[in-house]
Amino acid sequence: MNTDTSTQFSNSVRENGLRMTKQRALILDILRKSQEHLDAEALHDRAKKLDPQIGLATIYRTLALLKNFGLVNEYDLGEEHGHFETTPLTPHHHFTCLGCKKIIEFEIPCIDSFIQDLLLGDEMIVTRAHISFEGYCSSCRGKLGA
Amino acid sequence: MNTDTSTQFSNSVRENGLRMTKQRALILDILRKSQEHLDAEALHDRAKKLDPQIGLATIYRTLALLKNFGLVNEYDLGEEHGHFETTPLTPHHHFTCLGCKKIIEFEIPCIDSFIQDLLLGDEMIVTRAHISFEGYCSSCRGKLGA
DNA sequence: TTTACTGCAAAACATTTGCAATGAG
DNA sequence: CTCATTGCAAATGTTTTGCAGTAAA
Repeated sequence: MNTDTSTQFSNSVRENGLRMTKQRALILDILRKSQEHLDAEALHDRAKKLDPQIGLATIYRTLALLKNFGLVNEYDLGEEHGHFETTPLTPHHHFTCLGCKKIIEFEIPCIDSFIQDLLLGDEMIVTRAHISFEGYCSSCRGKLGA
Repeated sequence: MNTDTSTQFSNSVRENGLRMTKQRALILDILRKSQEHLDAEALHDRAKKLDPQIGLATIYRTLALLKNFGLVNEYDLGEEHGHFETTPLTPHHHFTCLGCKKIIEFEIPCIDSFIQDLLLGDEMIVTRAHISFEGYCSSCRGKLGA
């Protein structure tokens, strides 16, 4: 089990002739420890607390790298800009409440076979599914009077 | 049936104390006649052929208006910026081929009840579902050797 | 030592906004 | 006439890039 994301990253990085820097380690660490869906700016703010010199460009460059290695995923939540989280062990999708902006994660059982069935007949390969919902959570729904 | 989108739009616009301008008519007309998924820039290019003075800001403002009226939909296709199409009679979703960039539309039968089932137990209201796929179409898949 | 990586500032984009002029009703 | 709408240009907000200096390996 013990899939240490940092070690995994260090190895991947070195195998590709890249370098493990303190900035990269820091960014991955923040992402791993956070349960939230951070955007680049929020990540930068947190990173600056531990390394005041770190630049926003480094955040973006590292995020792109982590995405390529499949260690983080970027989500389009609602209409906004990109949010990131480390690749979850159990894939899930996101529901954004338009009232309180809370993000609720949920699993879609058998999503892969569902997608397979959909495209049966068409001979495409699906490498990625973007699935997210917007609406109102139970408490905001109450406030709207439903 | 004959749901003339332009007439429908004219009426909606006037009912709300807004005005029907030649720019708005032109933009909706281009969108209706196009089977593609245009972005604001592409729409602007086409509009300029018929009205060289039309500004990009007008495209954005009109697109926002049409979205509010539910006459056009905006899609996040892959990682890129917004693409638009007039609201289809039969709802569908999009598959973007990473090889040739072609967009393939397909229906998901019973999508609403599928979403209902997913959230059963959680008491949320889903007002919008973002669902799109990326991958390789049958011909690009061939080129990759699969 | 080598050269990948960083910080910074500037550039690149997509989209929005302020404002005086225009035109639909 | 009124004031919603437009075109333009400037402003915004996010992400990318060029480059000289820094630091992993």
